[in-house]
Amino acid sequence: MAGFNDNFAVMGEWVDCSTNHKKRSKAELYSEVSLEEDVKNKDFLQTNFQERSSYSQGGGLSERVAARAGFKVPSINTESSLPSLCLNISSPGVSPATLLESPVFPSNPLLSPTTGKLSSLHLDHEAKNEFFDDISRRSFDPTTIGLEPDDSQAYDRGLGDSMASSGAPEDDGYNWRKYGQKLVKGSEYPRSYYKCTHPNCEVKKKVERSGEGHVTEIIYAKTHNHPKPLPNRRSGIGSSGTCNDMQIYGTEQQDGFAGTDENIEWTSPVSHHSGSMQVQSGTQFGYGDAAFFKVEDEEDRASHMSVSMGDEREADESETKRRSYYKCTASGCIVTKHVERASDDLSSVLTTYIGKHTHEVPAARNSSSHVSSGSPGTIQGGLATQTQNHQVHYPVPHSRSEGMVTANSSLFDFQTPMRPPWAGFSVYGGETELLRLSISGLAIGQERFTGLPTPQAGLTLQLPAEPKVEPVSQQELGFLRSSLIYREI
DNA sequence: AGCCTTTGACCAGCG
DNA sequence: TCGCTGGTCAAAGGC
Repeated sequence: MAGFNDNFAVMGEWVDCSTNHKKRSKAELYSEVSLEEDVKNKDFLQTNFQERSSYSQGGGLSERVAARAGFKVPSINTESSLPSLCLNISSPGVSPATLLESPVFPSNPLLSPTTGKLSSLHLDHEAKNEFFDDISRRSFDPTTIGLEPDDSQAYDRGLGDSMASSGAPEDDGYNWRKYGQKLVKGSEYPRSYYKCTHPNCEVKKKVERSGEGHVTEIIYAKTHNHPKPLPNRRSGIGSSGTCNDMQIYGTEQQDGFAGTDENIEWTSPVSHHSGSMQVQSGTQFGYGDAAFFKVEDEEDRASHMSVSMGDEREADESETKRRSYYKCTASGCIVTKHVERASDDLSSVLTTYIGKHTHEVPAARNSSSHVSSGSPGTIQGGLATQTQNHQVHYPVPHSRSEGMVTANSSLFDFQTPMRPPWAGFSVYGGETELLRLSISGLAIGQERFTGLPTPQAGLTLQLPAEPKVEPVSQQELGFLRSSLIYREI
């Protein structure tokens, strides 16, 4: 596979939003569990979060995680007999929490939760801890950001795996009391029933999990009529200290790397479908959208593969999407993007950038020219404050479930103004066709994370063409929080 | 003592 | 009506 003969990996460290070791361990666990790979090839890319040394003790992540978690750490591998490249995320260990904390769910620890302004990238450790502490206290209460009951559920589903190894209810910020367990037909493992322990709160949830204890499904009933309890009241492993619990306030910054002043204050109303959280920004994530012109609209009905939360389930979820293609207008620049939204909800937008700008960012434009409150950008996973989805998408033929793995470099955007125009990696298609790589179906609203019916379940990515990987420095990738490792078949 | 989980029994809906 | 199934209750025990 020319141009892609070698393995490549984009690895990163996870921004630690926790404030104590206990929380850290959990976050670390999930991050490591999901993304470890035996990168043996010369061409893998690796990036290290600047504080890596604070947490990483070296040694194989798999081993460490396995030792901690008590189960085998799955790896992202690309085994497939298909002639195309496949990314197979074997399911059990690829927890939703992992995914949520992956760049696919761009959280933005560098956004000030109070002002929405960007925080300096070069915070000292203490400052960062304080910052994350602050974030932690701003526990994510679906009701505070306009979540409807379904959204709340969706949110929680997204965190469903957080209890996987503890046996405790997933730490979604609320307190739950288990009141029943039953083996339901068609399920190999029992379903647990929980009630919210808050007085007069009638919220219940059903939790199903796999043999390893990974939550495979969480179904909520009703909605909380109270705020989330304070984190320190709770004895469990506190997810409230994770990035996931960030309340969504922030400022979106255009990806004009020169530090344009096109910041838009936004909050995060949440879409009413699939639990996808939307950031009401409407700004395009790119290089100043004036630099793009629409080249094509496309409407497709794609069946989205998603990631199994532990069980092998076939995704049959489909949706009609409308995708517009834009091309950078700069001379010689090949960057394209496409502004994707569900046909039934034009407010849900996923922007994907492909390519690397070869020119300086255009002069700052009047932000109002491309700020549309009615067209918020979607943050899949809903827990993130970032809105800059620099994503590289690889399409999967529509004849199959469309597995999309998003390599998201969103965190780079907060390195402005020092960030290069396209910090991160770029993946190009063959000679003519740009490839798209994304992870889809990872939104919090997913009741199930299912994958193609591969033996490993989980997520399989097919690359119909041969991408070319453009290496970037570790520094550039410094804030990429997860690792995606692709290995040639 | 209080809160939690466990677990068998009970109840309701449905075909 | 009966059987199946999912959901809930509540006693018992643990922490």
